[in-house]
Amino acid sequence: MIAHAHQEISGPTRFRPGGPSRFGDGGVTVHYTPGEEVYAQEEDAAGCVYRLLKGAVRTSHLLADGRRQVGDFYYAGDMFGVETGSTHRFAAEALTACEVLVLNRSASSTPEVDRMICSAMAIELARTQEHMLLLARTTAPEKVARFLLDLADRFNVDLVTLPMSRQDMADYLGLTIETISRMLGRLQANGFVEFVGARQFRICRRTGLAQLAA
Amino acid sequence: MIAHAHQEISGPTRFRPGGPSRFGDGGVTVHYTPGEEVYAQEEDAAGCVYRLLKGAVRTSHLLADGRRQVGDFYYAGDMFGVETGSTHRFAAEALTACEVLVLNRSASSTPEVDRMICSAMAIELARTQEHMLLLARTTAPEKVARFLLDLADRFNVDLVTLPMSRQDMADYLGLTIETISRMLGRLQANGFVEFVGARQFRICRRTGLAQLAA
DNA sequence: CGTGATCTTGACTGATTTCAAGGTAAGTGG
DNA sequence: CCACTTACCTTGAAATCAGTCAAGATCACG
Repeated sequence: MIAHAHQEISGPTRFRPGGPSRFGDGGVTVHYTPGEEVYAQEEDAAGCVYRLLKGAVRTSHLLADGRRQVGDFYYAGDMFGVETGSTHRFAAEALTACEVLVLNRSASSTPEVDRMICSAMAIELARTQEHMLLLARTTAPEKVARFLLDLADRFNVDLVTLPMSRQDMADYLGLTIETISRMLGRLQANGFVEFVGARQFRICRRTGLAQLAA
Repeated sequence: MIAHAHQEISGPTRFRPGGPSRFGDGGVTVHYTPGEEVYAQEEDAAGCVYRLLKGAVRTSHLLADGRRQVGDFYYAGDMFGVETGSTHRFAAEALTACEVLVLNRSASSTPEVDRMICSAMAIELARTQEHMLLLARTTAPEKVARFLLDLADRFNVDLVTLPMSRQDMADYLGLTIETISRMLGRLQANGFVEFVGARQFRICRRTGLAQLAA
């Protein structure tokens, strides 16, 4: 149940001039290296919202006793960091090299931006509710099957690349890395998926997999 | 894991003239009897938001295979039904006799109302995130201890009344009724709480209980 | 090529569920 | 007012799913 806390934080944040943006006051485009923190848990003021332009980001919450819960994974096009209180309850970290558009909330508050943030929050709420159902009401094989299907649907390519580690998947699904590994092995043994190394897979029997995902 | 679906729906909804309200176009006050549905899952358009004036409400999501997840419990003063899509993903039902202020979202859209709804959504998101952590990262005794503590803190009275059944608690915490019953029994045996019947309890050793809740 | 991180696999353990039975409380009709 | 009914709650025994512990394999990187 104990989860290990992340990789080294590598390299300083590099700011870019911030090219043309869709935000009123022009957000700033920032680049992050794998493992780098975008914002910290319960520390950084939740004054900004973020749009991921390239790469993959993970949000996670670390509990006092070392247990970790991954909140969600975000990919190109997603907004993240839309949180409620004065600080972020979840930290955000880059899984891969990332390009992020950062928007200061109060500095660029227009009705349009407000509406966009509100809509992003609604999406976040819907995803969190879905995640809650996944955590509470499903078995390990079901969780893993749904995880792979979701990812495959999201990218809609033959060969899907996993940007996250087994530990990340485990902390997202409320399982251990050993169970993740076993379920993936079983799915492959039964011909539902085919792995190319540990971080790439292909879906072979979609309908069967969807059935497992119930 | 299979959860039984609710009680009979009793009596028709009784509308009241709708006294003075804080909403622009004046919300309507509606009364519900125990077990009655406020809105249905994936069916009723999510065009209204609700403020609970009296009583207790439960939201729940029913899966195809009969499994049920309780989303949250709401008490006097809480807003609920702030959901994202065109329909409600969770149904809402009265646990006790309830008085609810119903506000039509679009009919009374003012900047003030918009802000209120947005803030209610932020609260909902925060609670859902907290609930997610509870479901994923804790053991049965911890879940039950936290549930009782939260409830006691919420009402801040010596003798707390549980408006929900064991099945509701189980479906909220992702456990079975048997486990709920055993954990409650154990908490009482160890002197952390004292029950008066099945639906009322008193906290005896708060610090000890808080420690269990970790 | 070596080193450390990541991933896989096996055997065992334990928490929670499942299955089954019995008890308690509240409401109903006689 | 009491017997009956039904829903709700509790308790025990057995089974199962996922976790823990431990060892080994693979991968990435210097």
